[in-house]
Amino acid sequence: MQSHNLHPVAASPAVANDPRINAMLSQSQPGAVTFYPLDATIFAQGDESGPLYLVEFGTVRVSRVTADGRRQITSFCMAGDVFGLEAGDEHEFSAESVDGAGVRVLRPRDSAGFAQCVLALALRHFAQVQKHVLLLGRLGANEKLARFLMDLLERRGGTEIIDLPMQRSDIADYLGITFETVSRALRTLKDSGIIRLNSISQIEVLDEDGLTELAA
Amino acid sequence: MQSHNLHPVAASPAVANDPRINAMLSQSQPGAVTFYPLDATIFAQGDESGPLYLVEFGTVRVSRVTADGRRQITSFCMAGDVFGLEAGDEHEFSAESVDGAGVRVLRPRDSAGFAQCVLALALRHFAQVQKHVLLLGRLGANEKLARFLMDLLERRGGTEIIDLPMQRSDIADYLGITFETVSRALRTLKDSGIIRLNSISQIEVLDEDGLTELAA
DNA sequence: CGACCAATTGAATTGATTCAAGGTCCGTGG
DNA sequence: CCACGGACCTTGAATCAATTCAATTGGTCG
Repeated sequence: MQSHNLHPVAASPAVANDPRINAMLSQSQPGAVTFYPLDATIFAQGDESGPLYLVEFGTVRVSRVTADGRRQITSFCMAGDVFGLEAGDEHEFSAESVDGAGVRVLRPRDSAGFAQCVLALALRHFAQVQKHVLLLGRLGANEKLARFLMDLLERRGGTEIIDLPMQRSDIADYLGITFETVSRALRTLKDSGIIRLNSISQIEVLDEDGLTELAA
Repeated sequence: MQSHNLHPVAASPAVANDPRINAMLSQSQPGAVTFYPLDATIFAQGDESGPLYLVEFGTVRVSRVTADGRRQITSFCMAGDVFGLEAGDEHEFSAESVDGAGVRVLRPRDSAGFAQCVLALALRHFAQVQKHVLLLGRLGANEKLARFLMDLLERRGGTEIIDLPMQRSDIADYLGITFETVSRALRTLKDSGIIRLNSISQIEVLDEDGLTELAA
C-alpha cells in the first residue's frame, strides 16, 4: 500500500478529458497516487467514511456483502471515476482493487467550491445508480450483459475492443445473476455474431447495432 | 390540477418532524399545495426538469417505462418526501399520484443555502437508490416483499398497521416481479403468521421479528 | 343489480440456478 | 523447458423459482 506518485499531479492522464474532474481537482489538494494490488481493500464497509478517491488507472469495484454472504457490486470505477461518496459517516460499501489500480485521494481545499463539486458528483452518481436499478429490475440475462457491455463501450469510447479486467463472478454480482449465467450469456452473444472473444479478458464488439438492439 | 392550498405553509404537517425538510423549506418559497387526483401526472419523462416537489399528503410514484412497455418504479414518496431531483435538464422519470396526493413546489429563495440543502437531499436519495439496488439484485420474491414492508413500517414508525395505497402491479414494478408473484408472496407471509390482511389495502404486521428475519 | 377492474389462485411453461464435470490459462518448481 | 497444481471459466443436466396464461373471486360504483 505504499505511495508511488507515478503521475505528476498536473499531467494526470485520467484527468485530462473531463471538465468536471478538472473542477474537482482544482478545488482539492490531490494526494499522491497510491497503488493497490489485485484484490487489495481500499476501504471496507463499516469503516469511517472520509475523503473521495479518484481512479488514475486500473479498476476498482464498489460492493456490499449481506450477512448471508451474497454480494452486490454497485459499480466498477475506472480511470477518471470518483468513488467513496457516502451519505453517512460510515462506509456502507467497500472498495477493492480489481486488477491493480492507482488511486488518488482528494482532499477539499476550498470548502465552498468543493461542496459544489460534490453536489455535481452526487447528482451524477444518483443518475448512475438509477440506471443500475433499471438494469436489475426486469431484464433477462442477455439483456443485462448487453447493457453492461454497451456501458463499458460508451465509457471507453471510440473503440470496439472491451477489456474485462474483472472476473466473471464480479460481472455476475454486478448484474444480479450467477457467473455461469454470465458465461452462457457471453456465449449467446458470441453465437449470434455480436461479439468475438479475443481472450478471456478481452472481447471485441462486431455488431454494435445488434448489441444496442439486444440491450432493449 | 387546480391549486387548493389546503394547508397553511407554516403549519404544514408533513414538515413538522423532519429537520432536513424544515431547512429545505426555510431556503425556499413554498408554493401552494396542488392536489393531484388518482393517477394524475405531476411530470412525465422527457419534460424539462424544474423545481423540487414536497409531498404533503398522499402517495406519489416515480417511475420510468422502457420502449417496450416495461415499467420500473424507483420510489414511492409519501408525506415529507421530496422528489423531482434530476441530474440533467430533462426528466428521466415521471411522477404520478397514486391515490390523490397533495404536492408543494419548492422554489429556491437563497441560492447558496438552497444548494446546500439539495446536496444533503441528493446524498440521501443516493443512499436510498443504492438500497433499492441491493433489494433488486439477488433477493427472492418473499424477501423482496418483506423488505418492502419493513421499509414502509420504518417510514411510518410506531405502528404495526401498513397502508398500501398503491395497487399490486405498482408494488410489483417496484420490486421487479410480477403482480401475481406479489399476491403469492403476500399469501406466504399471511400463511406463516407474519402478517394479517385487514383489507386489500391495509395489512397488519403480527410478527415484526419474523418479518425482519425474512428480509435477510 | 350488473359491469368493471383489481386481486387471487391454479396449471403449464420458461429462464435462471444449482450441481457436477471437464477445459483453459498461468505461475511455480523440478 | 516441461510437468504439475490451482484458480477461473465453460458446458451440460437436473432442479427450482418466477412468469405466463387462464379462470375465478372480490370489491366498487353507476
